[in-house]
Amino acid sequence: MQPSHQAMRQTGAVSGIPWVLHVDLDQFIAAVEILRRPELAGKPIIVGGRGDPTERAVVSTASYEARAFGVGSGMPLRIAARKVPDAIILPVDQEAYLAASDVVMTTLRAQPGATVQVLGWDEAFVGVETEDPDAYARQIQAAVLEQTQLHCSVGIGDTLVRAKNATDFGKPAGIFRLTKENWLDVMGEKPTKELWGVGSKVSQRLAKHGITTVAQLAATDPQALVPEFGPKMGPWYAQLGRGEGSSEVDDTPWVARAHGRETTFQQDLTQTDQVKDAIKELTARVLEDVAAEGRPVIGLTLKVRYAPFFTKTYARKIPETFDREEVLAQALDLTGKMEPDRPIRLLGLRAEMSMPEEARKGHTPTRSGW
DNA sequence: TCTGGGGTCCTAGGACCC
DNA sequence: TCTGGGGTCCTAGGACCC
Repeated sequence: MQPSHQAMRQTGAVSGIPWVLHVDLDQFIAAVEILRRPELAGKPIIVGGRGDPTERAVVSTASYEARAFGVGSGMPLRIAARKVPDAIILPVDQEAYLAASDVVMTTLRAQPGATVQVLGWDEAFVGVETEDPDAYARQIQAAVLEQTQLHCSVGIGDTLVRAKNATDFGKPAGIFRLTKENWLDVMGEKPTKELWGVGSKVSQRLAKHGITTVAQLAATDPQALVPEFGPKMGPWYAQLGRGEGSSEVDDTPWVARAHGRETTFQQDLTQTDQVKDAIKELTARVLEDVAAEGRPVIGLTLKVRYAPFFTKTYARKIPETFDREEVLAQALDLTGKMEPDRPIRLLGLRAEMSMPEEARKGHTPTRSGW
């Protein structure tokens, strides 16, 4: 159990107060592109897909100038291009972003007393014991800027969720603090969807019960949400409304549970042979990633998006195997469950890997550890 | 307006066992 | 003949995150 911050403050502990900082790079992908091409600074930049707005693809990141036109992550590239006629549209270059990300994370780990939990390319939690978290945050911003020329915002909190939510109020390039003391003042009137882990579906289901704001969720009896959301998620949403939960930043190395590959076809597939070829291709790519892990495959999931937008998954446990031909045979066999004579827009294949017992406690980048 | 690609975790329901 | 109660495993589907 982590120590209670509140208790430490009340007992007058003056040093070593644990804080959670959430570091988030500003318009990360667009910023990396601008570093390579400084003449793009100040222009509306949209990064997505192969940089061709006539293709099926979505926006990875838009610069602040493009966001002013209403463009955001996840938006179809075609729509984004229509909204911003003068946009500079660039292809996604994962390697460049990963390289920049590595420098950022190395910089964070080099901070004195820092425990770093990576959440994605462009964000991380930093746990630290300090009397002046604002000064520590400014130090992080200066170090990241010096090492990468990239700006970041920092949220400071007494729990992971409060730190995470605080960051938004600091953007861009600022610092904001959310604790038990000001959580409801700042967040209380916001819609529940603003919470990390509450999306549009859950916020709609909460609204059915008359819960639309964070304050209303915070005031809800956790048990009252069990019939709607189940024994685990129900109480957890109530806790989220109060901003409570874990304060522990966990730097245990992450161990992947599975690897998957997906492809969206520019033209829908209609022939069985096309499907079989696509499965072979996907299996080969998935197995490349799995081979790097050195663990056997124990399950397969085939994801099929039938045109226009109807998704089904077909899953199967398989006897532990390292054998590529065996995995391919199992994957092809799964296609037998697919619906015949429907055009296919997307195929995905995911291979689940066995978990070494000692790695099982390795944290996951998103949901666990709260 | 039309929806990528990489992940994780939770829940419901059925099968099966004692 | 009709059927408890607890448990585990598997599959399908849903939701969320970056």
